Amino acid sequence: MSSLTEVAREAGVAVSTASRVLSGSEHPISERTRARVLAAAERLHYSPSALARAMVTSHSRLIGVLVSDIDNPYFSVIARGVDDVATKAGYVTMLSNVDRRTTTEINRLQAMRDYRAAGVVFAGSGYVDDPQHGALADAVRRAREQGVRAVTLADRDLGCPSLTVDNRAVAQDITGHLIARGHRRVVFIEGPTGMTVSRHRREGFLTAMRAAGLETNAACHPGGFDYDAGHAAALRLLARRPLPDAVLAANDEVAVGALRALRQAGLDVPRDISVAGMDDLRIAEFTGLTTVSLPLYEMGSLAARHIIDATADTATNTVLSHRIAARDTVARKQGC
Amino acid sequence: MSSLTEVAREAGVAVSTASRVLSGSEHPISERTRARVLAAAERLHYSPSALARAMVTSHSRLIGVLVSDIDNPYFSVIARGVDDVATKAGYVTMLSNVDRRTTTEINRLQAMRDYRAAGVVFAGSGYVDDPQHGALADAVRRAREQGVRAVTLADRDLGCPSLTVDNRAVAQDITGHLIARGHRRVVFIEGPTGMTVSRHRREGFLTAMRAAGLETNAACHPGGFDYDAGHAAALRLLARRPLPDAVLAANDEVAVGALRALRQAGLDVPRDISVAGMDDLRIAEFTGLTTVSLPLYEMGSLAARHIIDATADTATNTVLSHRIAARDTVARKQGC
DNA sequence: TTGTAGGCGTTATCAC
DNA sequence: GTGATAACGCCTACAA
Repeated sequence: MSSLTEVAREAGVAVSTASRVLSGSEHPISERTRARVLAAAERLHYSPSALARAMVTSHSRLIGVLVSDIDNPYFSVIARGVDDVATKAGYVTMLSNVDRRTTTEINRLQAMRDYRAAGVVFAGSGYVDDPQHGALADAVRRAREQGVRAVTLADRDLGCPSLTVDNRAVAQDITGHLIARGHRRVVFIEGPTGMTVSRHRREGFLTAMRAAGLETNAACHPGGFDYDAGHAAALRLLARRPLPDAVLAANDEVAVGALRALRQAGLDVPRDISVAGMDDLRIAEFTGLTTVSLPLYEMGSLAARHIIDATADTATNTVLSHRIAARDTVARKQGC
Repeated sequence: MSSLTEVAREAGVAVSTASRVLSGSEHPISERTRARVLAAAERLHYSPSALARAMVTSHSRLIGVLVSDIDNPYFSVIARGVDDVATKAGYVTMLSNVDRRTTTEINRLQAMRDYRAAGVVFAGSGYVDDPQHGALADAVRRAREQGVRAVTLADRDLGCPSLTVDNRAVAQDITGHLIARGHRRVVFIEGPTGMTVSRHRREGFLTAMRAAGLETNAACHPGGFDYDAGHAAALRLLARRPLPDAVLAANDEVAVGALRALRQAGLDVPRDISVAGMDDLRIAEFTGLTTVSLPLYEMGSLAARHIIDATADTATNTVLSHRIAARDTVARKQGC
């Protein structure tokens, strides 16, 4: 309620003076006036309007993050990474769920641009041949022209810096891990159709299989990114003989769904069959799932840092490294 | 970059006219002028400054949510609930993690107040005898005096409306569920010491036990709210004989930790021992955990709705209902 | 139906 | 050291 003007009046000084002490300016101020202003502000429960401040300085200290669904642990770690550095730097995080819809993504980006966000982090993956991709890229370009920095955490060609992992390599490495442990009939439960990340992980899987001279016919099975998809896919797998040696799932949640279906069917994982995932979310730890650890928290925090430390905003593409997290769901076959 | 002024100039009209068409005002405007303004705005990639708009209308359309940790599924569902109604109403969600620190909570509330948030949702629980409680309550009072609506989703006496579940009843009901199924030696793995919610759940557990005339000496065991706490507590339980009939954990994650420790020790859950949790997060579904379902999403969405539909802001305390989610980790003993 | 002008709460630029 | 004052971008009487 109370503005700088009132604080100034209460302290018996000019607004400019009050502003100087309250905004922590370098300008020299006598100790006496400073104390007086501080006291007045305290007395009036003064809360500086970040809105007004943002307008005049053209620095909103707002940072946006666009996630598919914050209730998905993959994204909540990223959001946590963003918010930690944002808060430390005196920024506030704006969050929006876009449910993997590009048009929603455009709308929310627009909303954040209206608030003059210092930058926006695109956490989600894109789609192959997305008809809306051009519109999004345009929106990003315009936002950037206006001073909104953008960072994407997935391979999606938005014309802005990216901070990603190499999902092909991720899948290839974990597949190699399986193969190195003697598994030959390895099947892959794919991610949602059309998503770039699904495509990449599938390619990585196939590359590793072929490199090992393994059969890939009928090795890929439709799935999704959630528990039910993994459960259902495993059930379908169970209906056919021979059973594969190992199941690689498109992500951890799918792997856990498959794991449960397999175990409910009376199989011993990993003795009878091995299971692996990708992402390394907490659920993987809980279940002892062998998976690939991704630097999700770092992706979030680095993205925020890029936005805040307004260094060169050239469209650099940084690829972060991953590592296998070997746990209990993958067996080592005899002689391997 | 381009302001209303420029759009007006480009369209050859006055700013007020441009404002009227662009802000969707009721004011009558000729179709011709409207089209012209719209075209100009489009051409200039105009993005209305939500900051300026907020200043003059004193409606920021910003809604804040304070969570302990967004990477904790309990809070991410709540945040999802808040954001869904916020977005639908044309608001933007601000998020802050406070790591259960009251002073941080005060700081973040302050930050949101600086941005003139329409309201702030306090998602986390408080502490018993928290020395900072008074300071927080004061901060909330001042924020409210300034027009920031506040809603708490836990029992914490902040002088603002609350939207809670009855955690005593939650624990009492699930304990009753265990007892009704013939379990007599039931132990409770407590939540973090000092948290109000831990205290309430413990009380509910004890009430149910005593009501059934069951022994409660040494029935409560220190724990926490995470997987490791549950795992460790179960290990300690395992070291003593006789083993309890059932283990009730302070929340789902603890239950899952205990579940795993028990199974790793070779016990069959629920044949040898039963396990139950509280919250009903997705992990409970995945593991088939018997637990208590809480309306977390609703708490978030209702809180947001309360803030947005600026109806009477009286400090009403609404208690939402919970229900037992019986799944696979609780056995029914002979004759029950 | 359109235009003019005042003000929202700050910071920044100049004087004093 | 301190104080006027002009922006920032927008909405909203009020006037025409």
